[in-house]
Amino acid sequence: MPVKSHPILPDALDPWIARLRMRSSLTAEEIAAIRALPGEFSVYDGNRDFVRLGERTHHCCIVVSGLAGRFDQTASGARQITALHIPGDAADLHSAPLPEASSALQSLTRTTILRVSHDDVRALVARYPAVAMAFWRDCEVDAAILSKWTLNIGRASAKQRVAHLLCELAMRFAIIGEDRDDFTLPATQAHLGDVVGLTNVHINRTLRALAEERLAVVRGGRVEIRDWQALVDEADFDPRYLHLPPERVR
Amino acid sequence: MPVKSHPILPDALDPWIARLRMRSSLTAEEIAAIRALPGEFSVYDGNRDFVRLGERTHHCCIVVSGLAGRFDQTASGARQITALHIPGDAADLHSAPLPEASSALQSLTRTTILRVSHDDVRALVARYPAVAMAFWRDCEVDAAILSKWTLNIGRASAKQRVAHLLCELAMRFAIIGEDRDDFTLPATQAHLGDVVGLTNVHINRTLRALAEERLAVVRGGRVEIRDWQALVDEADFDPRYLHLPPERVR
DNA sequence: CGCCGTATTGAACAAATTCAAGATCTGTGG
DNA sequence: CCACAGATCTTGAATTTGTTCAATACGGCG
Repeated sequence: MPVKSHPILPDALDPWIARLRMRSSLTAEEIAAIRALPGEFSVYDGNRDFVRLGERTHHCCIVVSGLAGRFDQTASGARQITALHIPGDAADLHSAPLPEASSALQSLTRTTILRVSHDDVRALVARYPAVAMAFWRDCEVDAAILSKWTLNIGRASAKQRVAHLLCELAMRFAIIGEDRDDFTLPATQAHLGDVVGLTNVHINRTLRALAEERLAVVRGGRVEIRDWQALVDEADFDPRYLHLPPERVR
Repeated sequence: MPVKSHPILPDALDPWIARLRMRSSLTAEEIAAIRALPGEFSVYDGNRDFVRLGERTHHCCIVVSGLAGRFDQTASGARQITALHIPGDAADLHSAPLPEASSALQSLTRTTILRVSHDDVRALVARYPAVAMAFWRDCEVDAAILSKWTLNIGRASAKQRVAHLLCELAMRFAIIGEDRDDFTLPATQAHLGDVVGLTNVHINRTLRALAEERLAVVRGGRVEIRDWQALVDEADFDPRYLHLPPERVR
């Protein structure tokens, strides 16, 4: 249950459209058609499921503000976050082709979600093939990110995993206008552990090590990158998997 | 360099079409249009890259026979397999919207690949919106599998990881007509380790444990499931993430 | 037969978890 | 403004899990 719901504001889709246009070229008509998608938005406090596991969904959720995660868990209750979504991300655009949620979506902090109905998305992509490709591509970028996370979790050390996550988030936040080297990340240490497959205790120790080595400081929901190049080297971070246009990669 | 290349056989696409039709309803005309896709196929020995890391691709690769994997690796050379593709899988259909390969594709054994050009795929989906949705959905199923692998690698014990992989492969092979409890899996123990994020040594010990407990025996490129229910319980395997039609889930 | 890739085993080691106790922070109500 | 409660963070010690290293065995094939 959201804190409150509103009809859509005319420009609420703009951050997502900006993300789409970064990787797909769309005509003015196509963009207008996306912008005309009806929807409504809801505000959730932290730690609220806005899509439940196994649910059959009828809407795609776009993150307008805040931070959301895709959560899965084992029978014994161990949690794994398989995606983090920042403003401008369509957290479950994939639910348009595949409406059965095979993981939950949850807010990590107070988060505004914009909901667009599958019917409208499907009608739109049926009419505009280029929009279909743009949406499909948008999903594949998230899949490429998950693929890199899998390498990270499966084969990297704790320090490398955390460093890699910080590099990725820094770059993603920079794209939406935050400061790459000093941004807000409203996630607990336990959340970070659930992203990279480590316990909260070990995340704590790893963050301390990164701070002591003056690579990055994570404290109180803020990330300060102290030495970008050293962090990149530690993480073996290569941003190509983010599929950014060349001018966005520094 | 493939061992040999041929023009496409008329029915080479059928296993993939069967996979698509399992989850998407397509008209006779749409199916005929997919089947009419021009392409050609190539045979590779084991351990051959047929898509290299970072390459800009111009074709989608469909696995006709054999076994292929999606490989990524860290700077220090540790490998991680982020997908396994069995006959009927489109290993990189996602390259149609996103042609820059952010991981490599490699044969694990002698494997036949069917190549269909991006241009033809794009023309097809532009003409048939339902085909676009079917292709997008096909990609999302693979993304759902990767998401489950991430949970498995991040949070499950070695025995659970291997058990889960065996359950998934058993089910996927069963769908394409193999015996769920006795199928060929032409992967080495090192390959299995690269899938679940363990060393070859530890995979060896884990397989022995599974055999001693009479859950499953993996030997000489064959998997024999000895106690399906016990294996499912050990793995906490819930096949919903495979998004199979209800009648295919036993 | 002999070769090479694969599989197997043991022992020492390293990394991360678990368990448990405190400390700190944050928001709430008095 | 302060006290309090609950969540989050921090730290240490013991333990577990999986890795590393190294040696040996197997197995299919020329």
